[in-house]
Amino acid sequence: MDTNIIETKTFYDFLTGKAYTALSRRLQKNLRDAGLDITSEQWSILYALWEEEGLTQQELAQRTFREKTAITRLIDNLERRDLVIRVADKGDRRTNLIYLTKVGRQLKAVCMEQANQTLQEALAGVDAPHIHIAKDTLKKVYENLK
Amino acid sequence: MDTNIIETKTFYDFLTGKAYTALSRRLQKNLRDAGLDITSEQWSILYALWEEEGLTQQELAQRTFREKTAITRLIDNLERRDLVIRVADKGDRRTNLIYLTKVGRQLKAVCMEQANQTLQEALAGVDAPHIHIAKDTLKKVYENLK
DNA sequence: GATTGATGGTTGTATATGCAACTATTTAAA
DNA sequence: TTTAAATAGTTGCATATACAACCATCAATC
Repeated sequence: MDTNIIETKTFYDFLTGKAYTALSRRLQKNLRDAGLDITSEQWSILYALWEEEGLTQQELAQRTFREKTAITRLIDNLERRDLVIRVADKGDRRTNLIYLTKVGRQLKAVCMEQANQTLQEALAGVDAPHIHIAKDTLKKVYENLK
Repeated sequence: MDTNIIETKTFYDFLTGKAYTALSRRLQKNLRDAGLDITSEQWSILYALWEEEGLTQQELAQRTFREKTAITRLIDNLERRDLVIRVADKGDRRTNLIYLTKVGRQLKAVCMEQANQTLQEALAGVDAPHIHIAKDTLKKVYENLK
């Protein structure tokens, strides 16, 4: 337990979000440099929709680990940019099904290219086994806390 | 290069910030449960000041990897809560030196306890070598992108 | 079928962030 | 020493988040 505490002390930078902030900013910069006016948060919604369209806002909230209120306003902004549309569910009038627009679908290629580029830049010089372990650890952290 | 891309694909969740979001929310919840009305962002500023008082806002921006505009408003809010004070530097009238108030200093013990608790919860079930590698990888990511 | 509880979504308020433009002050150069 | 460039900090604007309160609709139960 004591060693565990000592071990985790060096993790305070993780707690301050420096790595994630750096990553998020770089993604947004790369998207901007590619001519796209899309935030990293908007990217995460689009990413979920490129995987599967017609999700409800609740499902988007779960998949992106955001509050439903955050989803409401992210969809507002994405709709304003004509990248997604809300479609009322005929079976359950409480829910909206979120679909990509044609433009939204077309963005996938460029955006994913920038996402991959960002990860390459972030992980430059880190060997594959370490990347694997870091990924698994982050996943475990998420599982522990979600 | 190709294998590297494939390897990094599994890292998209890192890009969406799920692990960090979970961690940040848990820290804030733990602080709240301990009776403290402090955001995780405010915690990161206080953490820097517990390490060293009298930093300028620029220095705080560098240490917490935030824009100076974000620091301005975080200090505004911390000052409103009487946790820190701005002191005009006599030598250079452009700069503010940020000091903790007595209350701000007293919060250190409880806050750090909650920070450690949060890390323990986050890293439960992860063995020390893996924690070490994950930490180093996150540090490398930050170094690559900062 | 009416009541009650659960679910999906929105809105108000406070906080946090990035970017651009701005002021004030200091430093460097001419 | 005057002018130009750099630095520290603030403000306006758009976006994102958490939380609480709210509305509408659906589902379960009586």
